[in-house]
Amino acid sequence: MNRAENPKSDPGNLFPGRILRWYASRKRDLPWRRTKDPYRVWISEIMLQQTTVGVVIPRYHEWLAAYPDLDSLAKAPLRKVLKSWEGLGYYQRARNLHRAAGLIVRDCGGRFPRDTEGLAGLPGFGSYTASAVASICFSRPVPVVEANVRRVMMRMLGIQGRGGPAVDARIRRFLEGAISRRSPGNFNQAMMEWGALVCRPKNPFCLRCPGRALCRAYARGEQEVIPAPKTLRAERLQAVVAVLRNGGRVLIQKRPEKGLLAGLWEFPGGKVEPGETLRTALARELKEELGLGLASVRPFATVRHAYTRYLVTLHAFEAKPAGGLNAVRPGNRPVRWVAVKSLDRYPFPSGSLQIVRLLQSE
DNA sequence: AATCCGGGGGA
DNA sequence: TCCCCAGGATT
Repeated sequence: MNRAENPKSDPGNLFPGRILRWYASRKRDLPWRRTKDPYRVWISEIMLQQTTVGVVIPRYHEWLAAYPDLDSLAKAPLRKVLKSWEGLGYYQRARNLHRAAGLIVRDCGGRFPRDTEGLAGLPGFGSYTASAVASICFSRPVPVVEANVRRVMMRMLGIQGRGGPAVDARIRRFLEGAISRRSPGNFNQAMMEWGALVCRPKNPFCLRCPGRALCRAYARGEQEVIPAPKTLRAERLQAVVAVLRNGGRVLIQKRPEKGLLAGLWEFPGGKVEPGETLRTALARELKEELGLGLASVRPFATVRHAYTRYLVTLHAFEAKPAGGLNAVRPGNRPVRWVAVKSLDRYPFPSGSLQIVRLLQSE
């Protein structure tokens, strides 16, 4: 084992001493760092999954205003919880928050489990979140491995490639020997802050890095190519949706409870197949979903938004069905006529939300 | 180990 | 336009 892989022989006392001191002087003042309340820390950890700090900060405050404690979250209806999550993506996170809150209230007397194993049994608590809450709130000496820590340690240890479960396990073993016993929560946050502020994905600040002297990637000039970039390209696709009006109301339908954007609401429509025009695609979707023939269409708006690996151009049309509105024959999915003003009560994916906003600004 | 699951912001 | 983000669950 080379020197950098053995935290016991760490000549400059980089782990944990220098990292903790670096953190104490350079850390950002983030709202969730002002508390050890497991409820608040938990909310922040879930929101921060695959979501940037700048996006989370306002949403964190709004969430705590709506659900100040575990009990208020557990008692809230799921639709309201999903509405509160609107725009954050990965909506399973909101469902798991709601479920876990109910479980903690019901099975744990409203107290969070205080160790990693107990926490890991709750929905939405994976290895990262369980260790984060256990270390930050309950001072358990368990390291976390997420995107920042993975990048920092792959560079420090000179591990090439994209990383994966095996690399994470190796990093975790290293950090189990390096973590501060006295302030494991601060140590974990220090590692993440190191990755966020200094050991950034692109243009890392190597010259001001506390670990430069021990960094194998820096020694080899490989800091820009570790970790290796993912090579997944976004696929473009076109979609059409119909705004069906009935007086002041419009028709929306609920997506299935599983899969993409589960349980959210949207306007009827769907993907444009190869060879179709927008109009023929809309006619086909309205026939499939609502049993409607299409009498006339008028362009309403075009918006773009990103799905997981799709970049969608969403064409909305104001549509009049053949046979009038009484001809609507819904399929399996719940359908509602909702006053434009009341669309605020329903959770929509971001693309559909843009259409909602345009309707409400008319 | 590979995929699915969103959306926003920065470069 | 492309890349990445305080991951979890499923297969």
